[in-house]
Amino acid sequence: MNIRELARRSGVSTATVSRALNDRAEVSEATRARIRQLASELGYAPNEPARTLVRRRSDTIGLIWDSGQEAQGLHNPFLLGLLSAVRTALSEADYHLMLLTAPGPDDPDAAHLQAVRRHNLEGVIVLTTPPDDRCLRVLAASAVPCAGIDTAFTGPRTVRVSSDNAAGAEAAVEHLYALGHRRIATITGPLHLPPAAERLAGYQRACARLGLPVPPSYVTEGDFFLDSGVAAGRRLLAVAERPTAIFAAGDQMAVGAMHAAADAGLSVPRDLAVVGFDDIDAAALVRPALSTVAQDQRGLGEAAVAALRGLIDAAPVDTAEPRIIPTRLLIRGSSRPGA
Amino acid sequence: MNIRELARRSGVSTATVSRALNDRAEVSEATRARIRQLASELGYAPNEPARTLVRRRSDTIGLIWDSGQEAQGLHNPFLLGLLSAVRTALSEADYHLMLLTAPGPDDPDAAHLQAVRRHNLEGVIVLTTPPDDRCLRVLAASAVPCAGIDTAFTGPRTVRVSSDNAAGAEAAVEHLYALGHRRIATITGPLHLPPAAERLAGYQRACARLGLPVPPSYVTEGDFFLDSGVAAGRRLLAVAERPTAIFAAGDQMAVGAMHAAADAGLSVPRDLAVVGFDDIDAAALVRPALSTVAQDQRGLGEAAVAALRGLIDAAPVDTAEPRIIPTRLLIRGSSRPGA
DNA sequence: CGGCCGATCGGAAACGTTTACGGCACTAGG
DNA sequence: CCTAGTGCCGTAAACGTTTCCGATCGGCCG
Repeated sequence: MNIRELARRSGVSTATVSRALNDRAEVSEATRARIRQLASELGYAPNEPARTLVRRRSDTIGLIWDSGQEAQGLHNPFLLGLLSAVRTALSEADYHLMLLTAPGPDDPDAAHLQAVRRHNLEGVIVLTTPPDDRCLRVLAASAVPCAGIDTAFTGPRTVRVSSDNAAGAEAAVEHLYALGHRRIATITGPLHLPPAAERLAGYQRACARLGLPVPPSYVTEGDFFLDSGVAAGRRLLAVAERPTAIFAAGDQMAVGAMHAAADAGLSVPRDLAVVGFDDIDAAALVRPALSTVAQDQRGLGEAAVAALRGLIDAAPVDTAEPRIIPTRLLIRGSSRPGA
Repeated sequence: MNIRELARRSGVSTATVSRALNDRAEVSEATRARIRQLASELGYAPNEPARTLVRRRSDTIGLIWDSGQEAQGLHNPFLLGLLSAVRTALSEADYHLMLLTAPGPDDPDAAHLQAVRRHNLEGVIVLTTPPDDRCLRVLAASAVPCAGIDTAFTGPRTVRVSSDNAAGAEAAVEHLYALGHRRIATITGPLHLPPAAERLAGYQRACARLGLPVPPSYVTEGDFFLDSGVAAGRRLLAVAERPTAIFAAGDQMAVGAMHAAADAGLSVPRDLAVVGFDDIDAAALVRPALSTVAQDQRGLGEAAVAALRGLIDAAPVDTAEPRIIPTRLLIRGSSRPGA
C-alpha cells in the first residue's frame, strides 16, 4: 500500500496525492477530500523513511538520557516525569522521539553525533546532569540544535533549561523563617553540580536578607543520597548552637536528616523542622510527610521543547541565558507545627 | 558526505563500499580495511532512512508507554528501571528505539498501528498495564510482533512477560511464617488487574500449604496507593483476632499499613510485621525500612527483548505461555525482629 | 479575438542506500 | 589449450516519497 497504489485507485498522479495529503494549495478541494477519504479507508500511512530521504528532514528529535550505563540519575523518579513531559510536548509539535542508546566504550563522544547523522535527527534533548553531559560537547561543536535540562555545557546552538534553584531555596528558608525559626542550617549536594551550588546560594542569600547568622558549621555537604543525609543530620544536631530547622538540597538527604533527628530523640517538626527539594515520591510517604520544593517537570519539558523548536527553525534564540523555570513550595508535616 | 562521495575518494564503486561497511564476504580484506579507515576519518555515517527504504527493515522497535495521558503508572518508578533495561537490551541487539506518542483522541486505537507502518517498525514493546493495553488489540490483529510486560492481551504474534507474582507472594508469606507469625493478613490490589490477582493467589496458596487460617476479614482490597493502605491497615487492625503480620500487594499500601499501625500505637515490626511488593524507592527510605518483594526489572526487560527478537526473526516462539521472571525477597526492618 | 493569468494536475528527476546480475582476471583441472 | 570455477568488483535498478517544471484548460482583460 504505497502512494502509487493510492494514486492509481484515486485516478490521479502520485504528485497530486502527495500534495493532497500534505495540505498543499495546488489541489482542488474536491480531489483532496476524495483522496483523504480513500487514504483513511485503505489505512494508508506514508512511509516516513522515504519522506525523510527526499525532504531531508526527519521530524524526529533524539533524547539522550544517561551517558554512562546505570548512572545514578537513572533511578531518579524526577526523570520519568521529565521524560513524559518532553514526549507530550514533542508529540503536540508533531515530532517523533528517538531514544539514543548509551555510547559504546570505543567511541564514547562521537557516538551521539553519529546517531544524529544516521537518523537525520533535527535536534537533541539532553537529560543527563554534569559531568555526564560531556557528550554535549561534540554535538554543540557540530552545531546540532541541543536543549539540555540541568546541563552545564554551552554552545552556539544549545540552550539550557533549569529550575530556579536559588529562588526555590530562598522560598524554603523564608517559609521556615515565617514559622519562627532563626537557626536554620542546610545540607548541600555535591557543590560541583550547578543545582547544588545554586540551592546553596539561594539559602545564603535568604539568610543574609533575613539577617540570620550562618556559622560555617551550619553548612554541611552530602551526596544527595539517604545515608549522607543521616550523617549530615547528625553533624548538624551536634553543633553547640543546635539549629531548629534544616533545609536539605535533596529529598533523600532531608529524609536522612529526619532519621538522624529521630535517633537523637527529637521530634519533627516540633524540635526540628525539615524542608527538602525535588518532591520525590517518597516525600509524601514518610511520616511526617516531607515539605519540599517541587520542580515543575512539565514546565521544564515544555521549555526545552519550545527552545529546541526555535533553534531548529533558525529563529533568533538566546543561547547564552538559560531558561529558568519557577519552583513550587509544598508545605507538609515536616514543617507544619500543627501536624 | 554520502556513500557516493566515500566511494569516489576510495576509488571504488558504491556497491563495494556498501559491502565493505556491511561486512559482506565479496570484498577483499585490503579494500575493506581501506574503506573502513577512510569512513571513520571522514566521519561518514550511513543514512538510515535510505537503508530502511531499500532493505525494507528499519532495525527499529517502538515502545508504547502509556496509552492515556498522565496515566498513573507513569509515576511508577518501576517503569524507569524497565525502560532502562529495555533500552540497554535493545541497543546490545543493535536495535533503535522509538518512543511512540500517546494516541490522539480522534483515532485512539489505530494510532499505534499507523506509527508502526509509517516508521517500518519491526516490533513493539508495551509497558502499559490493563486496561490500557487495549491498544495491543489492533497491533495483534495486524500481526505486528509485540512483547508486553504485565499486559493481559494475547495474540498470534504477541508474547507476554511478567514477574512471578504468585511465587513472590508465597515467598513473602513463608518468610513471615518462618519468623513465627501465624496470623497473616493481606492487602490486595484491584483484583481485576492480573498482578493483583496473582499475588492474592500466591498468598492463599502459601497459607493453605502452611495450614494458616484465612478468615475473610484477613483479605482486604486497596488500590495500590498510600491512602488505601492506611484504610486497609485500619480495617485489619480492628479485626477481633488481630493479625500479627501483613502482606501488602504493593509498597505504597504497605507503607500505609505501617502508618495505620503507628496510629494504633503498635510498633513495627515488634507488634506487626509488614512486607510489601515492588521495591519502590521509598521502601528503603521509610522507618523501619520496608521488606518487599523486588521485581527483576532488568530480567523483565531482557526477556521482553529476547522474545520480541524471536518473533521478528520468525523463530518458533510460544506465544501462548507468558514468560515468567523470578522475584527476589528483600528482608528489611519492617519484618526483622532484631531491627 | 489574442494573449495572459490562475488553478489544477502529470511527468520525471531526485534523495542515499542495497543488491541482483554480469564481467573480468586468475587458477585449477582435464 | 580450453573450460569451469572462484574471488573481486562495477552497473544499474530498485525502495517510496517530494517537488521542479511544464502542460492543459478556463476565464478575463484589452
